[in-house]
Amino acid sequence: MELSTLRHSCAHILAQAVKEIYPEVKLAIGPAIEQGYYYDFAVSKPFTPQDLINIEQKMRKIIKADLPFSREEWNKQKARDFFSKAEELYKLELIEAVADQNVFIYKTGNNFVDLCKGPHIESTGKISAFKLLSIAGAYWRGDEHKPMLQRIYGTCFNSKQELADFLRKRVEAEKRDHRKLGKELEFFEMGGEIGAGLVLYLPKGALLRTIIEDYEKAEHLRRGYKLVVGPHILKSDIWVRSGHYDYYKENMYTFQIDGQEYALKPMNCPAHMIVYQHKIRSYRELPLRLFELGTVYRNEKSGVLHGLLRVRGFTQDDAHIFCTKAQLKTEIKGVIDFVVSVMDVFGFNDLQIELSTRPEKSIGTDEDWQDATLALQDSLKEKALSFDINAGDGAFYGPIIDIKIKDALGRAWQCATIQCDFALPERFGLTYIASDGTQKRPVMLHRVILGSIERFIGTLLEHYGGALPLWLSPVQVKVIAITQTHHKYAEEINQALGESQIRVELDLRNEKVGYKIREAVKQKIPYIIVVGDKESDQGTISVRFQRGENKGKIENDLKIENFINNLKKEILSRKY
RNA sequence: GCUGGCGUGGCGCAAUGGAAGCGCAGCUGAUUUGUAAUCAGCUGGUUGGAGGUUCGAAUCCUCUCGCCAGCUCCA
Repeated sequence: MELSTLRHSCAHILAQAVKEIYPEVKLAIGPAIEQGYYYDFAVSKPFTPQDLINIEQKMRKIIKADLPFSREEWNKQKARDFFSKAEELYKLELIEAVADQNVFIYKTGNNFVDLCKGPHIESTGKISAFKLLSIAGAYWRGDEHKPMLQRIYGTCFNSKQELADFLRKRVEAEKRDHRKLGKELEFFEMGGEIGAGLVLYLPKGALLRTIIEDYEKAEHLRRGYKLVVGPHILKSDIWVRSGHYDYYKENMYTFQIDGQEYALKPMNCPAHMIVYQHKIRSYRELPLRLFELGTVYRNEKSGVLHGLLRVRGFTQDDAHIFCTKAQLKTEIKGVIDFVVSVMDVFGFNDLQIELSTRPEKSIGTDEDWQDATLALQDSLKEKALSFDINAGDGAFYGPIIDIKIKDALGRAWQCATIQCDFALPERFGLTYIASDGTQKRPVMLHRVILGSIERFIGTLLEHYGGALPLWLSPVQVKVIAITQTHHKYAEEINQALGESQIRVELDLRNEKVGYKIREAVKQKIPYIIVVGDKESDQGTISVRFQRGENKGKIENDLKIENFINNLKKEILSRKY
């Protein structure tokens, strides 16, 4: 059975159950979605979790009754009459939105009638495994100016087993929640006293961030990027010039200094424009690739904030590439290669790519938009990468390639974007001297690889469930001494590791070994060394592995020098 | 921003109008321990903040800050 059909039918059963319990409720829409289905209702009093249980019971009865789904074609007038008598104003609005003269109606048994294209399953009895999941508000037709309805989310599957797997995966995802891990592993603190959408990195989180940033700086330098650093606040004049003041002001934090307006930067591009303008540029300098770990602040609506994944202050691994039109495609392909390579290093090899085209609110000429869109599209095609097109979803200054990564649980996360921009070089009057001595306008690419370091760290934590690869682990090795008599030897081991640049922690507390191991495991430390009589006598170590295939394995009689060499190899390989 | 739900020691939770409690963590002592929790004792909270109702407020009301599930919007 096609899942979407099954789910759509289940949504009808949900609506029928709600109508039977609460006849005064008005129906809106109820489609199948990726994870299940929902139905929107207009109600005077919002649903409660207890209501959900009652509705589920009623749904079970409807399913048990095995009512047939039947389809009828009505002319619009008949449908209008029927739904206006039933005072279903949302259905009336939907009827008017149908282009045809006739509309389709689905009946469940003899009672429940809904406007619907279908298809549906034969009868309600075909549903074997369903569950209602949650209640939330949702605007009618997704428009924030329209009334807010109450949405009930649910899911169903062809078998009880599949439903159980789905629910198990949800529990697993909850365990991997980066907000929970961030707290448990002492990586970061956010919101609360600090302020909504703002992150405070604790020592371990700050170390992880530093490792990522150092890696990125090195990779950018290696690929011919030049590092620049700009201030966090800039005069509003520059935002007026860039166009952000007109198109992005509601997201900007502005304030006065000495009677002049300044803004916390929401983007890094204008500063990079100034870097370009610093001197007369020659075609020999192009492509000029400017990179900055640029911290930006955006006034996001309070309701959209979500852990590290959506914040108000974040750092982008941002670069602006200035080049000639002829160089554009090569540069785009270079960035695509860069993204693929970096994502692979961090353990993400399933990419989902989208190309977003010109939105309604935009600057730049038709020709520029077409050239830019084609350059992005052709680059993807030449790299043999498949992608979807999001019509009208581009930035106001140009079309965009968005690259999402899929994590261990198959969830997609937005990270890299490549954005073509013919508009900003125009606004800032950027030029270069061409080989024939004439002044020409460069083209510009905005691009990020990880996107925001914050979001990427959140994604990493969820992908690995907090058990990061060795090279990224803030603490790589924990050394545990069994009793006081082994302290001296444990200290020697600790020192040897430290001198080899291994991030190591020593646990000499007066606790049982099991207790200390448990703590180290909970902290997701990759390697745990235990030393007691045997080790100190033989000059060896005992190592417990906490990563990959060897997870939980214990190796005895290892020489510390060999262990350190293996660690170094593993760190250099950046493998999991 | 909108709809709904929440906010109690560092963390996880209990107390629904009548004495703020439990577990973990922390501290002290005992124990000297071999791969996921040794035992005992002790400390720690103006219940997110401000105002109000009440003889009495963690609990009820108003405002505010923050968090969560979504909607809308995005790196």
